[in-house]
Amino acid sequence: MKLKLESFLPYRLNRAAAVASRQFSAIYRNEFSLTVPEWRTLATLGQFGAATAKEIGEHSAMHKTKVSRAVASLQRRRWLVRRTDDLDRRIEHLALSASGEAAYRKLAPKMLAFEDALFDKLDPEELAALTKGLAALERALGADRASTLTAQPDRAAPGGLDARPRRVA
Amino acid sequence: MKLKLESFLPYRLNRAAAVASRQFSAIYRNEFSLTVPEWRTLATLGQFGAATAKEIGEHSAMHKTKVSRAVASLQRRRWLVRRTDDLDRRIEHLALSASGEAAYRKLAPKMLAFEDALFDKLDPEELAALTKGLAALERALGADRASTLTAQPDRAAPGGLDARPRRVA
DNA sequence: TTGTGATAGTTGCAAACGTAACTATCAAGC
DNA sequence: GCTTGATAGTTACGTTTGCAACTATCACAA
Repeated sequence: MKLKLESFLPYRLNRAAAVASRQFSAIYRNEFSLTVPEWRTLATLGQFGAATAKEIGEHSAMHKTKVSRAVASLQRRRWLVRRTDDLDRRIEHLALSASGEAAYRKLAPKMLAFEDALFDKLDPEELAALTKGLAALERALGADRASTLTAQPDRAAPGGLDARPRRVA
Repeated sequence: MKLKLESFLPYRLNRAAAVASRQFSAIYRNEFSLTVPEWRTLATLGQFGAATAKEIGEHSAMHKTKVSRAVASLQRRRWLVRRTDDLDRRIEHLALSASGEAAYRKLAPKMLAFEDALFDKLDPEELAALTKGLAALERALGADRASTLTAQPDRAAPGGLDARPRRVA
């Protein structure tokens, strides 16, 4: 018996990710009826202050149609505002509205607390191993350089997701 | 800035799993037009020789409707045969047909080779950290005891997914 | 300035998905 | 034997998804 699913990496990874996602998403689903793509969009904008749909998609590895629909949904809730770029009118800079930021500020600590509770179930050296192994895996998969967010945008993009978030709305 | 998505566990986990799944699934999708649930069903039966739909679902953390559809699809390809249990006619023991096993034997080495190529991009201690961290995470999430497959079935089930796979068809 | 190719974002559509309801079967108690 | 409750698996239905095609815009070059 050569291929053992229990020790096969993508299989374990998918299962762990699915279980984690289900547990974590219960928080924002119960409280605000947010879907996973909506929460990710909210969290990305909450963290960076402003971003384009493309940047959000690259940062979170979400398909652009997923992002587009999540953005539309958040906009319907008035949690998000769009502003067309002055220089390139294809680009829309997205930012959270006041109510969107309020929701984010309410959710973010709960998510972090839940993560802390999970980490408490691990020994310190197990947690260190997880962090180290996951980082190495991201590098090997190329899952870290898929994003233009941490790196500089290829040209001066107002409201880009770099270190200095700009309030746009 | 409190919540950093790049270092937030479920976010990293989902992203890595999505990227890995996409890369790995390209193999069986290109060669046999298999979907992810179909491949998982094939691999489970290839590994254990025989299983019920319920066991496959528990082992791979797939919803029972997902399993049901994957099984139906594989059956349509004549890659899988069903045999109703003699003692309990609700239960169907599933097994790969000759052509199903041929496909499995062709795919499994490629999947393992791809995993090896990925692991080659990691230092030995990074790989050890990944394995250790992932195992600890599975335990903390409860993602390891979701399966009745590694454990004994609660009663003597012919064709069960225990250590000694039984050919059923 | 008028094409050509590229990019940001949206939408149509068919496939895939999960929930709930269903069928068929079984065990256990009366 | 006849209920009642539980289980294995399927199906119906509304939602979500991804692919492809689309619009609108831009850069660049002839």
